[in-house]
Amino acid sequence: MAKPLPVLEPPAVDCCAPLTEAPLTPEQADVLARRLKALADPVRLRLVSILLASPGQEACTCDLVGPLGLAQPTVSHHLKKLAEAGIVTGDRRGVWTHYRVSTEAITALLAMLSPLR
Amino acid sequence: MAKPLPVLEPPAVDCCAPLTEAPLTPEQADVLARRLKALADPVRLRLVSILLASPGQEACTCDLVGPLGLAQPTVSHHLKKLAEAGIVTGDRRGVWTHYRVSTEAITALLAMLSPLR
DNA sequence: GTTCAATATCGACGAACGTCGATATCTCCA
DNA sequence: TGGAGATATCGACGTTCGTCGATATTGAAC
Repeated sequence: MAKPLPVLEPPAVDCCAPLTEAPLTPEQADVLARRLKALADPVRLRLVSILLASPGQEACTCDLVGPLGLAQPTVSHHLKKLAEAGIVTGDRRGVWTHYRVSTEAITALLAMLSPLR
Repeated sequence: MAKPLPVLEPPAVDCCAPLTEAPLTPEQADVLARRLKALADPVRLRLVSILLASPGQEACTCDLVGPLGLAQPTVSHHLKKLAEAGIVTGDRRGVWTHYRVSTEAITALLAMLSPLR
């Protein structure tokens, strides 16, 4: 658990600064890169899309292992990465941990990226 | 030069499929992840933002080395990564190579990502 | 042709990453 | 209390990545 990255809330980056006029500071670039890295993996992208396509837009770890074709610890590892970046949230209900996508986080990420367009 | 990634054009991914209903295929996830990885680096994010903030929204390698504080081969390396992903284009004018951001590529990337929101 | 400046490639190094098996933790239920 | 199933953590392995110095390539100008 190296990098807790403020969960969810629009990140510490001044996300709406006129990116086309002033370059990102190294610190802003670090925060943005950390969030992008969390999503820039084929397995984690599939995880997010599977979650969104699941009934109620949520699923437990056990439901994700099969479709991905990976070992259970590997899936837990990826879910942890996504959770650290605030992209998914997991809550334990009995034996199962139900994960769902934080659409706010995705929206915030898109908002940070769109000035680059 | 391992992965030429079709330059620019909206990638081979069916980018507008209802991502919330059908999960990404492993192949779609690979293409999307490769593009995101190109951008998911603090140095490359700063490169893109510096280019956009430059006069005429373009700059040569020599103008980028100083602001980044990295060695020239390192900057060339990152520019190559961005170019392979179609995020920037470079054209040689005499001794200088002028790089500029492909706003189409950024737009395409955002379009692929927005269904996750 | 030779020289010089801008850029790209190469080779090496340490750090970070994705994956897995083994194991620990947690929760329910008998 | 104890057992079983779901999940998380740990330790190790090979791979990829970011960085740099050294070197090669390119193009302009003399």
